[in-house]
Amino acid sequence: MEHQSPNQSQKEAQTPNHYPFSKWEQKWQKFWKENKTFEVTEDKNKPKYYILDMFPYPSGAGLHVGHPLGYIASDVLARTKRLQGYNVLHPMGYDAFGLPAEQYAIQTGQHPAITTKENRERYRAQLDAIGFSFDWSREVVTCDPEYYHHTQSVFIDLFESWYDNDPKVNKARPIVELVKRFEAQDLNWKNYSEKEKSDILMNYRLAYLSEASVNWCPHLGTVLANDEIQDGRSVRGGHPVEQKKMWQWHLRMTAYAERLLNGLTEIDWPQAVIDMQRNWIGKSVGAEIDFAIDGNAALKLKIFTTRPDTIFGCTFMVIAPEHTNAKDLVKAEQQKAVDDFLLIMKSKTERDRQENIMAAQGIFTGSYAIHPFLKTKIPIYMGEYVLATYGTGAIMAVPGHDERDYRFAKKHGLKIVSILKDVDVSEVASESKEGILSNSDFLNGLPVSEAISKVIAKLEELKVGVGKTQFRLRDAIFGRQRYWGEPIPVYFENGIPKTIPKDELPLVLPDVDKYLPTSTGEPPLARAKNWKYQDKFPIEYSTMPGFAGSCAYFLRYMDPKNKNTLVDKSKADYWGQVDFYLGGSEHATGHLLYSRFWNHFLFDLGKISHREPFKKLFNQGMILGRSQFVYRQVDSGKYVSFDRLKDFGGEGKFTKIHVDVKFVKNDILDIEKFKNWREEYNSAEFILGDHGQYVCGSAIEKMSKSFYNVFNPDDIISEYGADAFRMYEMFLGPLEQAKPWNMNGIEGVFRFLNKLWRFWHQDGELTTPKWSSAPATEEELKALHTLIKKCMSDIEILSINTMVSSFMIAGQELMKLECDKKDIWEKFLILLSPFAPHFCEEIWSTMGKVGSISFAKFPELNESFLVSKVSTYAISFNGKTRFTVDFPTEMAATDVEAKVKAMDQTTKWCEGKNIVKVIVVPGKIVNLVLK
RNA sequence: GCCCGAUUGGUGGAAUUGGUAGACACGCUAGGCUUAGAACCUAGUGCCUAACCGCGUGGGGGUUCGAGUCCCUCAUCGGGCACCA
Repeated sequence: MEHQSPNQSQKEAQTPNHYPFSKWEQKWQKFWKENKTFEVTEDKNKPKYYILDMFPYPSGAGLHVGHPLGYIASDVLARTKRLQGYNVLHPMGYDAFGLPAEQYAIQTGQHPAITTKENRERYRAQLDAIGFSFDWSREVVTCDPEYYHHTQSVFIDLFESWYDNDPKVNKARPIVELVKRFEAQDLNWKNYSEKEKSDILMNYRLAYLSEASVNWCPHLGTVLANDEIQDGRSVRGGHPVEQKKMWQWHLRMTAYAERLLNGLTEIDWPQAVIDMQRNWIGKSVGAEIDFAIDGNAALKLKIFTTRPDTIFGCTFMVIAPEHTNAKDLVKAEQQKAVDDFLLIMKSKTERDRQENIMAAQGIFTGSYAIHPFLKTKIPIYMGEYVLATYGTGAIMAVPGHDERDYRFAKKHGLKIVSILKDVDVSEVASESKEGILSNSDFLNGLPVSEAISKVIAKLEELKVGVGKTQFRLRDAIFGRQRYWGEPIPVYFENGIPKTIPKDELPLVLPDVDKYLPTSTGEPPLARAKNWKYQDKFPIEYSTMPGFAGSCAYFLRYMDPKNKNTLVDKSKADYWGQVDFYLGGSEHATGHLLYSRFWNHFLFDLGKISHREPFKKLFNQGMILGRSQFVYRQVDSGKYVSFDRLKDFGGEGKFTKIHVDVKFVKNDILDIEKFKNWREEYNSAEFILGDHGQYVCGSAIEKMSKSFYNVFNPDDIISEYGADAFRMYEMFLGPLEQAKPWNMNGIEGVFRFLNKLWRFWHQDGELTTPKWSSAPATEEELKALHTLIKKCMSDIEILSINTMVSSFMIAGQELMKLECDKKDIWEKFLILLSPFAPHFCEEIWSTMGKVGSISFAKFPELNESFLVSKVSTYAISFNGKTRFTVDFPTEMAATDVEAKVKAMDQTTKWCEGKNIVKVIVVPGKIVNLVLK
């Protein structure tokens, strides 16, 4: 695609055929900056509206056309809300800690702070060129000590808090209150050593240190959270991940599982994201049951099940290989077999285990459990398919009614019984929750749901089990062995972790000579010299993970300069929840869950007044790139046109090479440009296609520098202007849909803006038209009001691609009518200004208005207008439209019916048949059903 | 395997509660203006037809006076989860 039209400057020198967009853009961007047009303060006299974009990570590649998509949409909404009289908070900042800057630092020695700053400046210039209405005075940068001061402070708050599960309280409380409780209840408490006390409290703190099996990525040299891993590999970089036991900082997110789940019902989010979060939290209701062990009265095997009703179908037990009591359960005669089995398990990576689901690997331990009701002996197995990290790490296996248990039973020759009446399990397990129980002692004859509650009651009565809710959600691992992150404000005194006093924050990230881990495997921060406390105490060298900085940034925007606290309560109260949050769905279970958790916690502390941070969420779709390929024959090194590959043995005989999309137009390669691209292509030989041209292959892929399919907003803006770019991005398709970028349609919106401009300009200069004092005609009003109705109904749901169409329809209609009513055009421009702000400001100012488009409230824009005084009804006869007729819009359906029946035309069409039924759709259609 | 979401002209995509399918834009065709091109203007453009008729929203079935829209079913594509007891 060509970005430069070769004789553009020449064109402009003669009669310009497009409006001088760059001049206007510079003028108005300067105006907005100098007048601080978009800076806001709390104003009790106006309703507030908080519209937030997910802030970007400032990467070295700069912005491509996909990045601003959501920002343009939110900017349109923000500008519209201002027009409607709202006090709009629309901030922007940078999520500036992260792995790419650190990797770059490792390679080049360049301090990540420097590269990050350069990247931010580039982003800022690109964003400014698009004409956004951000309040940059509120910019938040996560790697700025002024900001991470408060991230660290919240961490300390988490450390100093515990979660009170008492149903009457059900919130986080200061840990000192728990200490008081222990002092009162446990007479031994004051005799414990300080270390013992610390260890006990560690089990309650919301930020805690514990040894846990973590996802360790050897290549990155750090642990990763579950949402940072996909298919056993790191999301960033795709390196293998293994399980490793390590001491790590965690956040006790599980304490909030129930609240995070319930909160989902009170927010307006896409169903897909709600489903993902619900699934991620993974609530299961069931029972925990203690099974006695045959010949070992001291030991109990605790299991969790969601189907306690199937207890009479339990024919064996399975424990995870890593189960805490595994050693006690393995009998001497089975020891060798179990050891062999464990050896095989250990050699397997997480990935191998996942790929091996169907194998049903396992081994008998030699021990037996006692059935709590039947008192029969049940063999205990160790099985690969039972996870140590979920529930109790042990299950009661009911092969008749669970597929996995069934598979295991078949493989190991174990008994399979059905406990549902008339259900045959000889071929396959039945997981149905419908049915009547049989073979089940006191549960016989009950439907499943009743049996569940009855058996739980019985278990509780016998004190061998309790009803229990289990969550899939895990606590978040909060330490990373990396440099470029927030330091965790902790040091160790006599082995006891202590937080750095809040008045000494921020704990500033120190400089280091290298950004790699030390030779002894300690995190890079261990290289720091003369860091705070470092000379006196061992200090925490892990930093916080990438998601830490984004957990509360939206609160900071409300009060970005506050030195004392994250956000002042009165400001948090004024701005309240984020009314509209726009961003990609890739954060569905990461950032959006972590930040909800922080928000609930800060609510518990009384620092903010809303549990849920984001009232409405919208996921914009990704803009994809269309990559182009050339095909190099493996044997000869010749480049063969895509349409002739089959003549040379098909794609398999070729190396597919990404070629810069700038060299390709309509899939035809510009051979000269390609040859000049790189030295290795200088002497390339080509075998051309049927039309004597080299045809390239193509594929829709993520837009990426390495695929050479990137379109840069700067290039597009220099050719078509920011307003056409903005409108076109919105016009491209539904905002939530992923779509490939193409330049095919941008001419359309660009032409439209130029037509509007031409309507006003004479001899190259904008002139104030001679306004007519006559009242607007019905046609003019209809064109405007149709537009108003469309804008007001679609803006709230960001159905904005069709809004662009509506502007074109209304604008062209008004031009066709040669509308000379100032009032009509003013309203038209106000409505268009969120999409094309520079253009509208300029026209507006030449219409005798001073300065920027007035953001005063235009109440008429909020009223619902009658689109027209008459509605055209289509009169249809057994489903087919026969003729149309106009009735007043307000006319009641029954009156319409009567009129239609009485019409001459109707009797003509009915041809003497009886009217059985008349269906009136107000304003649209009258359907006559005849017999 | 489970849970979501999609499927409409040559292309991107429009179509409140079921109510004239294909808005708007691109592209294409013809004409105008130009020495020529660019730009601009006018008209046409779902498919099949010379035209009328007919057929048309992934396939099949259903409900309805009426279905892109609701129900059942199948197919294809995309996203998420995945031994979670």
